[in-house]
Amino acid sequence: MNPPRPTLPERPTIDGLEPRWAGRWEELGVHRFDRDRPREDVFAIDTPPPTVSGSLHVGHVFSYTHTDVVARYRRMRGQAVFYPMGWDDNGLPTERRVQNHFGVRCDPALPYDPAFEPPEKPGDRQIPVSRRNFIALCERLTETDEVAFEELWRRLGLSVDWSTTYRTIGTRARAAAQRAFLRNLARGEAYLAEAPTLWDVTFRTAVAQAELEDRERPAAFHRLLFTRADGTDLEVATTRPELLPACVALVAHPDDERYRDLVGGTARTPVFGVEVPVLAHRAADPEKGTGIAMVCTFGDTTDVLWWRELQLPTRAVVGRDGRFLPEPPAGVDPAEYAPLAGATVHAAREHVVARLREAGRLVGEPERITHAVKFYEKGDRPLEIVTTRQWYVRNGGRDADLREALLRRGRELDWHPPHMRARYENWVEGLNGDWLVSRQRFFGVPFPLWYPLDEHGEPAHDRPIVADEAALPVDPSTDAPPGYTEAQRGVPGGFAGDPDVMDTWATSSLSPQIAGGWCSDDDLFRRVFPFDLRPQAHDIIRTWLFSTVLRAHTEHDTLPWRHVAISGWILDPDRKKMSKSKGNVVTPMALLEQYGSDAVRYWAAAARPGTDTAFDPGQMKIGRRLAIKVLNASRFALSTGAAPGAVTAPLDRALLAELAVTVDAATAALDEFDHARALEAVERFFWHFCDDYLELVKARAYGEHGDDAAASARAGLAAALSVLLRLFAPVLPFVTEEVWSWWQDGSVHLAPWPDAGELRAQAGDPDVLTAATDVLTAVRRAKSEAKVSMRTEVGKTVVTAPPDVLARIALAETDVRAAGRIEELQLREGPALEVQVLL
RNA sequence: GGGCGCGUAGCUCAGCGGGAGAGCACUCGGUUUACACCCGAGCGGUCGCAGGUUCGAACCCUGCCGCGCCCACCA
Repeated sequence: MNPPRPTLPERPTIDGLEPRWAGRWEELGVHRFDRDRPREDVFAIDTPPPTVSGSLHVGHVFSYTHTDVVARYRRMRGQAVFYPMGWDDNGLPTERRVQNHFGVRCDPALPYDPAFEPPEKPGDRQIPVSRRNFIALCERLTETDEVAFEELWRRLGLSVDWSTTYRTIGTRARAAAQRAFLRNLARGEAYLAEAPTLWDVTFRTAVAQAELEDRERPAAFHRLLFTRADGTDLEVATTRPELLPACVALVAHPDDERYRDLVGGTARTPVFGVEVPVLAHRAADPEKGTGIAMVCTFGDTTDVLWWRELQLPTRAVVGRDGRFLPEPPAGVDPAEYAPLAGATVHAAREHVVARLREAGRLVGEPERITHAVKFYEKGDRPLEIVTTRQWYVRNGGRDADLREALLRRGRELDWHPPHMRARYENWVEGLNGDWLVSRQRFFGVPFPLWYPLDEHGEPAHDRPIVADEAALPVDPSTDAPPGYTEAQRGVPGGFAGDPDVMDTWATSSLSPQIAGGWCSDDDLFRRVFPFDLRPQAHDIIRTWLFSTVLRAHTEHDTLPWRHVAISGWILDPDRKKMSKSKGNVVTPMALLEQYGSDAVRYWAAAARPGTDTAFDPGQMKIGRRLAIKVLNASRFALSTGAAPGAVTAPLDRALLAELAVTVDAATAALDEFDHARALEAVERFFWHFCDDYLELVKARAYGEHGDDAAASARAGLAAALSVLLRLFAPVLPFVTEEVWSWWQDGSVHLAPWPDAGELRAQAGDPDVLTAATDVLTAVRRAKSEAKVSMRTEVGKTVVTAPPDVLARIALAETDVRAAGRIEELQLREGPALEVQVLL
């Protein structure tokens, strides 16, 4: 009985597959998470939420494809894959975008206006709105961005369950961030402190260690003359002469002979005439400048160290706006300070240097240098250090036990590739303080806190009023705290809301909890948490990865996930990180349209995990060629009447043996998250299948050598094709699904992952195929050298080989003769394989 | 200054103790009824340099050179 022949397209094409199959997958719920499955059957992915106020570039396509390959593989392995998508619409980028788009600005002091509607066109002046109104506008705008993102992801073929999405500014995320903070607070892990803080003067907010980056900037060493107690000059070098009025001490190394006599005494600052102590500290470097440093409050983090350890007074001069404070610090000559009041740092420097020169207290000319200066990663002016009150969360930066525990978590986690763990350890070991989580911004998750006001209307910061967990999320700028009414806001004896918002990572660090339904869907949470996989890029190990580990460690006493897969970056052909501007020139959608999604996925999947990779359209062309080849080869195999059955011919059984090896290799690689190695193995086999096996069995499958011989070939083709399509399915979801639909029921993406054991049950000696291929290759070479067509008939071919090889060739003789168009094949014993083609 | 990774064919990269590989590019050939978005064949490399271990090293060890990244320092 012959099974019905599948309907095969006349000229198959990969164009247009994406919308058709993406739509079908959604209709059929192919990617739907089955939440009834027990935890051990679940594979949960903590998908990175892309920033929706930016645009997606090829780097996103690259790394999200890696994750999708894993998701599809796990699904075929029979696991219930929890693969949600988050949108990161929280933070500064969205704040700026919403301001510009609607012409508004957030003023947390304003009351919520439920009737507020933004103007149709943004006006010249930004309209101030309450935080709650601002968040509503953000949600509205980002919704449209998210539609465009989703469309791209669907076209790329991400097998996300689109019924499980979340937003980092959404209600669940705000509630989770606030709940986690309140629990940090309750356990003593969060605390409020007034301390010197790295401060961005443009955004007027504190920033955390994790958000810093160094930039090389021009600067100049100025050599200043202080006056010793005995009236003689003391030369001190500084790159920040404008901070002279903030000088609180001079510091030299305890072993530095030059200053030993000075230590313990005092010196007087030039121009401003302040007497400051001269002290010794090991952090002073005798090699730098003149070996004695001017300590200011605060020029850099070393100043903070000295200020703290030597218990120095504070003479602050730079304000939160980056300008000099209106009043001089204690002890500073008011007349000399007066011209500095309100000045920018730059103007103040010019003025102070001019005064030093006039006073004869500047030695020579400033020496130009370049040195690294700390910047907020999103900022464009150097950070200042100002004293402010901030919330901190303990992260091991000041606590050896916690640090050690977090290092242990890092070792407990499975890193792919393994060397990326070093980044984590490097970071944890280098932490120099707790996590500063408060930001003096408007848009973000507010602290769920209020402070009681005393009879003078002053807030009692040491007695915060916390929100009820059941009421979360709250906005203390518009909600009244428990036990108070809105009328008591801002009045003596009443309350004031905490004005700050949390660091964006304070929300993002909870992505598994947010996506997994922590405290909102306990049943779901039990089935997915801790997650199995966190995919992410290496540049945010210190932020996202670290803070997520920290949060899970303190809240759940566990890792947030078992594995982390670190993806590389996409580099320009000139080996620089692909910049956004360049990335936008080639939009991901245009690439998908030009080459096809499978082809672009191929390019991504072919890159080694964790390796920075060149943007290479050449690889996409190869991927496109592969996808088309899958169509054509499948159509051809099926056109012969390929159908399941007994595989009996030695050549066909050899193919299955090789295929089993390929299945093992692909499976092992994917178990290790190595999509590239898996793809390489499958691809190599596939081209061998097309170039050699298909050519060898073509005639037999057509029935030219009898029905029994044909049946084995057709069975071999069907078995091989079925396995190949499934092996390719995670990387090439569209073309494999298309071919699958020609002859199989259901989705290839829900078909079981191939089983090497089943193949081996029908497999034979793989060397039969190798031997047959070797002879065929030799015949082709002969024809090439003779510059004749491959169809040229060969009268006689003499194969010399050891007996075992001859025996294998004999088992495939019919196929070898047909493929090589050889009339007569003579087999002779000899030491090594040699093929003589008599044309 | 500390750490991690990488230097293999013109290009992009795989291989990481026993035959130096793939794709692209290049050359030559082929109107092959699965595929011209094709097929076949070929050319091309003292595996960064120098030592060492080993019967044997692209692969292990040491040092050096170059590139990239992370962290630290920032008078």
